[in-house]
Amino acid sequence: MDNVNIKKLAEALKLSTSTVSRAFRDNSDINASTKERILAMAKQMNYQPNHYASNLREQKSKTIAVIVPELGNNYFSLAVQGIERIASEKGYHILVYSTNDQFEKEVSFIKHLHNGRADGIIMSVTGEANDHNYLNELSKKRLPLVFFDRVYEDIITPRVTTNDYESSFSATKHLIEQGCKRIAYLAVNKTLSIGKTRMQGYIDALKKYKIPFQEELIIDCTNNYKENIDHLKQSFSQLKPDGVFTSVERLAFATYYACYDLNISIPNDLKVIGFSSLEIAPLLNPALSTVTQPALELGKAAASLLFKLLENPTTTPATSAVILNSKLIKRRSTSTEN
Amino acid sequence: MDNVNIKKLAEALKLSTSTVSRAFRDNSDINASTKERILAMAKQMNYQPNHYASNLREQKSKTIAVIVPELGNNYFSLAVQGIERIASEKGYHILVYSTNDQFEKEVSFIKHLHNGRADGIIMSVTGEANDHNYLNELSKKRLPLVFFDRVYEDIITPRVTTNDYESSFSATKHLIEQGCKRIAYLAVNKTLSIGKTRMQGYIDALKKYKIPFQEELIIDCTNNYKENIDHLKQSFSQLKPDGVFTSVERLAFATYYACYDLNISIPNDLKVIGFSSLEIAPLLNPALSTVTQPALELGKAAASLLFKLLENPTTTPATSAVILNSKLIKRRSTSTEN
DNA sequence: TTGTAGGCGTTATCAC
DNA sequence: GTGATAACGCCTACAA
Repeated sequence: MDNVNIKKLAEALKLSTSTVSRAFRDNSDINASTKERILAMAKQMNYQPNHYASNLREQKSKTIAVIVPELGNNYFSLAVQGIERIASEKGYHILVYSTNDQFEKEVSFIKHLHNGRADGIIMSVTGEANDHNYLNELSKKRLPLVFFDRVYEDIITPRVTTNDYESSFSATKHLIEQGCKRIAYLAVNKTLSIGKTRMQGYIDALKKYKIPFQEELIIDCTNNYKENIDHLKQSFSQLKPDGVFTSVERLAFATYYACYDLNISIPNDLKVIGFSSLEIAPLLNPALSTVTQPALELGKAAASLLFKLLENPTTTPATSAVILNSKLIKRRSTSTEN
Repeated sequence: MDNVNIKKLAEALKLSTSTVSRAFRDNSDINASTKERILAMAKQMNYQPNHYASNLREQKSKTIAVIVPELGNNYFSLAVQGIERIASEKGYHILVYSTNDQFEKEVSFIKHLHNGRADGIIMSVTGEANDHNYLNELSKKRLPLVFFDRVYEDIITPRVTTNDYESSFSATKHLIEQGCKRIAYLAVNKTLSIGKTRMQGYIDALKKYKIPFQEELIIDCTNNYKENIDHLKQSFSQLKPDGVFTSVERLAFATYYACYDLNISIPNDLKVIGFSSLEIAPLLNPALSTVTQPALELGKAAASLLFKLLENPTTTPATSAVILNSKLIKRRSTSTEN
């Protein structure tokens, strides 16, 4: 007697299951008063159409999957929130997966999602430089897929990104204008497209303003907090940069820690700017200059694009690309005043 | 020819669907070599058992729902990450919902989840003081439910919380020891159990150390950033507190902004401590003293408890309560040195 | 407007 | 060890 299903509800109402079913669909012909009766009784008996049965029948799930490198990260969780908001408006549910930057997990998630669990996927890819052709292998029956932020360039599918090249260029330019001559670039994922693009902006800005590019000032970091700080301390002592541009938020934090330890004064001895969506950047010591990405908007845009793809598969080209603008916000960490 | 199902796979192998099905189950009797053949062909044809069909058959979804007040928040997103990690290990998927602190959304999510979509729910409740008896009304056939962090006291269901009372007590005590005499308590959700508990710790610490409790020093805040800052600026100017204890992370940030604007020096004029899981609290200006909740662990514990409930419904009492300890971390914002 | 019947893809039961 | 069959709960032709 636990679960009420359509049959029991129908019995209770002395109606057929089809009539009951119709009460829950908006398009079907049904007497208004019977519909009302049915809905009333449904409420009373606490009936809800079983999701799995409906979806088995209709072959869709009203669910989208979201795959991100990590969740405990302001940027991605904001993006997920944006996605959730749009999905929720459309009556969709979201499944969330975190790869922790492990490529195998990404592959496994994607493959498993092809069992009907989700109608589409929104993904920010892992950092590893692997053969991601697995996505193409699935392509014949591939689920609608939208990339956001971190993308694979060689996979053709709609995407939402930010103007990373321009942002990197302006951030580097800003450092130069503030008098920096030895600007270090802190990288992760040099191989990933987002890493390349951002680095190119840095390189081109140097060139434009006639600052010699020095390979050694590209400092390659990892995903490990402690390691990075140690690594940076070493690098800073040795290379004596007067500016740092971090391609990723957490490297800005690592820079701060390293400078605290080394008694390097920001911004006097070293100016710092970084990609970051941290709302409280103004509260840091010193306030951090940032390239702020519209994380929430990015999520919303990705979700909207996916829905467009779901609703009009034919008129939404696989090459669709939405580009949102980041904002350069100058704060004390790159200031020249004392 | 798009979707391969068990039938097509069976045809291709000249086997019956039952045999094929057995190949995917570990317990069934099946010839090792046929099993191998089946799995090989499945891989080749890219077959996966349809999730909806299986679950319709088996009456469970291998999915748990997570409902949080917000996602773009370090604390909850860390908790979600913890949940995701455990769920993923168990082969479960997670559906994520954000209520944005709207009670109606919470009710709606919960009700809709009773259609079989999820096997269990992990929730941190919204702040509003509503009649949440709706949870009891569902109780006969209620889905296994675990509360974490923010709970409803009058709903009997397993829960994972932190030692809020003790933490509040020690944080307040710490301020007193640092010489504060007029300690403001910044509240939200006074009516919610977590709000009450935290405030009680503050009140009792005052009493114990013979500092008169003053109603006016309880400052009630909202969820709106700007409003809070304005409100705090007014309150601080008027009430002249020498210590502030914030019951919620974002109120610590609002306090900083307010002090910057008013030229109140932290910690000289005002000492600040707050509940917060912010990893970069040491980087704030000044470094923020915190009651740090183990957000990730909280998520993991909640997920583990839910799985216990799912696996041993009878031996896991509805009154199960796991309490994790927060850590008081003293930093410059409550320091007495200059 | 309502009812009947078949099938969505899977798995468990029962034969063989 | 393998195959036929019924059932999970729902929805939709089609019939009445």
